[in-house]
This record gives sequence, C-alpha cells and structure tokens, in this order.
Amino acid sequence: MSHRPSAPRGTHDVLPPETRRREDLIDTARAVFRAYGFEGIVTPTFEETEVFVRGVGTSTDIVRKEMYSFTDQGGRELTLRPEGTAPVARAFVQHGMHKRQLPVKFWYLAPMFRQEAPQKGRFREHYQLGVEVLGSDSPLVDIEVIAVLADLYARLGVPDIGLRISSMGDPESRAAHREALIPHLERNSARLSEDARGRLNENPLRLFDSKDDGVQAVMAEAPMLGDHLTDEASAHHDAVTAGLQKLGIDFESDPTLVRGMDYYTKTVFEFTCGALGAQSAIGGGGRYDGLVEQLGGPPTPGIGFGTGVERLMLALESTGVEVPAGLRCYVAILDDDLRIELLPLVAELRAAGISVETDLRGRGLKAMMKHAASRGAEQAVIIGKRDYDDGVATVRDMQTGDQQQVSLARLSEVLQ
RNA sequence: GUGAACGUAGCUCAGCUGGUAGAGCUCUGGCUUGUGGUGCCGGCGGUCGCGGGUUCGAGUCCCGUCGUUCACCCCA
Repeated sequence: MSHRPSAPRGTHDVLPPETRRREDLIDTARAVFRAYGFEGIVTPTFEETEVFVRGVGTSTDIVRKEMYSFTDQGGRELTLRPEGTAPVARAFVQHGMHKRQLPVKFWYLAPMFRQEAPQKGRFREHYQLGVEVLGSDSPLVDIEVIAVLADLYARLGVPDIGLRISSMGDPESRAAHREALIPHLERNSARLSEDARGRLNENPLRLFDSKDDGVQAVMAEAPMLGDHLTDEASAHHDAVTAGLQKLGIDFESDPTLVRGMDYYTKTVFEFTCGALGAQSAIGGGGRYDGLVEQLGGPPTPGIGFGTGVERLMLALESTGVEVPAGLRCYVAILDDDLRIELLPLVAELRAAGISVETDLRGRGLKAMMKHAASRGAEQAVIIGKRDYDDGVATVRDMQTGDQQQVSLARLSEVLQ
C-alpha cells in the first residue's frame, strides 16, 4: 500500500463529471475571447530559465523560490512555465511579430507550475486562461482587456465578483516615488516587522499589501505612488477608468494594489471572488510596457491577464449549476451476434450527430438499462432478435417510460 | 518555507476511558425467462495514510514521515 503512487503534492486529477463542467467552462471562455477577436497561441510548457529570470524579475517570489527548474541532458537550464506572459513576449520577439499589424491579440489556456505551499485554490500545477495584447499603448487596450475578463465572469455566472484597479506608473513615476518612500520607511523602520525590513530596499511597494498591523500603520502614512505619477501615466489611468465607467464595469481604485511580477507598468488590476476564501484572487493582470524590450525585442507595449481555471471551478461550485448529460441515446443490443451485426447502425447514428453509447461488457438488458439511466441517456434503443427479425427497434423515452416501435431504416431520423 | 488541525472501505462517516473493524451511498447479483429510476434480500470491497515506539495486546497512546485543510506568505 505504501508504494501505491499518488498524484504529487499540490497536483490533482480531474475526473468526470468534473471534467464536463471544466470543458464547458473552457468552451465558454473560447467563445468570449473569439467575440473580441483574440487568436489562440500555444507556447512550450518549459522555457529557458532566462526567460523568466529576465522577464518576471529577480525580486519576485516566483523567481526566487517557486520555479521548477532543471538542467536537461544537453546542459540547458530550463524551467517549467510559472506564468503565462513572459513566454508570449518571448514568442513575440522570436518571431518578429513587431512586423505584423499591431496590436496582436492572443488568448491561451496553459498549465502553470509554482512550488508553493498547496491549500484550497492554490496548487503547484494550475491552469490559467489568459490574454495578451502587444503593440499598443492606448488606454483603449486596457479597457478592452479588463472588459473581456469582466464579460467572461458574467457569462460564466461567477458570483460575488470585485475589481480593484491601480497604476504602477512608468519607470519615471516609480523612481520619483521610491525616492520619497524609502526615506519614510527608514525613518519608521523600528515599527516594521523583521520580514518587512528585509525587503525594504528590493521591493518596498510590496509592503503596501502587508497584513501586519505595524507595517500597515507605517504604510498608511507613506507617500503614495499615485501622487508621483507623471502627467502621461496619470492621464492614461484616467482614460482607463473613464472607459470602464462608460461600459458600466464596477471597480474600486486601490492605490495599495500590488502584483507579483516586476514587469508591470501603469495599469494593474485584480478580480476577486468572495466565494473563494483566503485565496480570493480569481484573475488579474496589467500592463507591461518594458517586457518585450527586456527580452531583447524592440520597445513594444503590452497588457494581459491570467485567470485561474481551478479557482473558477471552485467559485462556480457554490452556484450549483447543473450540467445536462452529454448522452442522447443508449443502444441496448440483446443478442451477442447482433452486437457485431449492428455496428454499422450505431456508426450511422453517430455520424448523424447523435451521441450514442452501447454496452461494452456483454451484460444483460437489465444491467444495460441501469447503465443507460445512470449515464443520463434521453432514450434507450432496444434491439433483440425479435425486433431485428421484424426490422424494428424499441425506442424507450427514459423520462416518461413510453415505448414505441421504430423501423431500423428510420431510426436516426426519429432520434434527431 | 512557518504554525495549527485532521488522515478508518471508491465516497460520506461511526468506532466511549487501548482488547485485534461497522453503517449509509456507490458498484454487483436475486425477487422481475427482453427493460432503468422506488422496495426487500444477498455479494464485492479495509494489513484503520506509511514507518517506528510503549503495551500481554493499538484504529484507539507517543515519535517521525507523507498527504489534506486552515492561517501566515504569495498568487490564479
């Protein structure tokens, strides 16, 4: 027993009927993305480690302690993708997409790997649906990207959604803010927690997000990034919020909103879902105007988001939406010889677009009927020796129990 | 990575102060020789997460380990 393997810590299998709800969710997402003109992009599950180190940033928890990195047989330093944006930016650069008509708009569904402590809504492998738009610095893109995500949540019926939005400014804004913030923190270092003092210099913005009382008190009096935005960054932010208001998308301006990637500039945002508990972030993203250049490409602005598939599933669990069964018809064949004889008939039904299942174990009618019921079949088609000799099948409505004889030739037509 | 709680059949759980495992559901067979969903009867299924210790004896106590959950942290 002890050597019976199980899924590694922080990973899990997805089984029916859960898979069905998941597939439906992904179908909906794809439809929403297409409605906005996004096209799919697929990037490798692993990248050169350098992509994330340079892209995501060395001060981030992701790069510092959460990456699954390894050296392959050829001595290459590789890392399982911990986030979705840097790989897309890398692909943009590699394929010279700046020569395409800009902006390019991509969506993806991909697994992400981070070695974190697992808990509800947080796994070491999780899937994200995401979107990236590269090649326009217009606030119109920010608005569209946030709108797609809000639209997706609405279409899925995710309950208790909240949106926080802020601006990280541009490098110039951040430098000015940092010059005011660091001295403030140093003056008050006695009131900061040990952990907070440790990261005071490398990423002081992170402290705005702290839940420590002492740190919070210091940060409440700290100079805000929002007060140091350049005119351009400030105007950009105002245009984004104006657009969201015009679309009727509710949001809360939260200058303390901080996100985990170093590449963010200007607009950052995070959607939360009250049904999720401690891991309440269900999706988030922001603008990353320096990332493409950071990865060796021409200066190219970009913005995107990621939203967690598992967290979406958790959020939707509480709504108790029933998914209809996927099976239309169960064909119960009574005679062993007929099981082979009637293979073309079953094939014909399937070719006509009817979902059909048959017994694959050679069971009796009673067991087959039970199977048909538990699979949620709308109709059972019963064909025994007598029916077959008469050229008919018995079609039973599994809801009402009504039965009728239908000629084999007309079967697919009747079942439509 | 840190702290706390929990870990008994596929699932949900019971098992009092230690004496060598039980229920419901699921699955399966029968009552119903070609018919499901209700009912009755039967069956399959567990070295009590794993390893060690205390004891005449441990699911029940102790330690370790793995896993899950919650909080910190971080994020989707």
